[in-house]
Amino acid sequence: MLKFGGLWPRRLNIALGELDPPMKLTKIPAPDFDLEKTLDSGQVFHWVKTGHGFCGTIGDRAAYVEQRGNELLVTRGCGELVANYFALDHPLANICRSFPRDPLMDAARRFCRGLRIIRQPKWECLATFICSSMKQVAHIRQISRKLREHFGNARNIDSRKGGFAGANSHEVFTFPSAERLAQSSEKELRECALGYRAKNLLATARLIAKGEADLAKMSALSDIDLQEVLCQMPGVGAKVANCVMLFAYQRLRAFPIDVWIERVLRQNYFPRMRKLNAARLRMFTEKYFGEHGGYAQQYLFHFARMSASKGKSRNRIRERANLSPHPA
DNA sequence: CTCCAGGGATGAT
DNA sequence: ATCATCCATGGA
Repeated sequence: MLKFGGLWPRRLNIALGELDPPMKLTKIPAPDFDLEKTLDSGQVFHWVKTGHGFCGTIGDRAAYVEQRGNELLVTRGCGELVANYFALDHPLANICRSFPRDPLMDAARRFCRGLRIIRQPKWECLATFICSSMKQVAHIRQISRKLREHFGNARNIDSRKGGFAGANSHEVFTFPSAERLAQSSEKELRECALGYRAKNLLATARLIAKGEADLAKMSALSDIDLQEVLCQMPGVGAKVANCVMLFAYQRLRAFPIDVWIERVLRQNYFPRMRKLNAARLRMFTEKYFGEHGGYAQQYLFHFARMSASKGKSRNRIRERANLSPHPA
């Protein structure tokens, strides 16, 4: 709409975010950070790729975030919120240095450079991971989207982009509160493709809504006690509890063990050792990966998942045949 | 310890 | 088009 008689340099247009009209964006420093990797590493499931960035919510706020080298362009007024959410204050170089030195960790560390553990809102994280049980990432995204659309609040992000006709103004939805979900029914929740998880999510939402569990107060608990309290909630077992501890309570030692992690650990640290139960594996991870075990786990998880999905069918079948631990 | 329900996307055929 | 595979929790 502004005319500069063709004197507006091309570079300036790019610097303004290639937006038409320009979206009001704030620039914040983000060294040692990879936005796309972080959002695609199985921590959060609601960010939507939009143009060169992503649209999503952080708690009650909606935001657009785009990476430009060592900086982020974010919705105006959301700088601090975004910096805190993406944990830009974590001393990533120190954290990576604290990982054990071995061929697997070295490869994962190289592959995941810039990946950070997000600081998630507690209820949103707990609820999402209750829904994640027995689901793959693509499916968890669907569930998250449906829950938000049915029970959350709409927010608009003005993200009209030049040359990006399909993506004009973007609507996103906040994650519904425990109180809101507590008022719903199992049937309504099942309509969001939750299956048998509906019952667990509803029961846990009611615990929170009635004040029988206080997620904020639980911050004061030790790792052991926090895990125990979380595991008392319906639908929360060791794996989900560790995800919540890591992603919502910043317990950077918490080491969620799912099938991907278990597979990669067994292959690399316990090749053809048939007698290794969950308890022994747990003892190993706590000792071996140390104070930032959760970060190490996230790097291993992302590395394993990406390497597996990149291989074409042939390779995967061969891999699986080689690894197959079935003792028949 | 073992076995198994549960459900929808995804990939193989 | 069908068929197999992926997966965490909780209860038998």
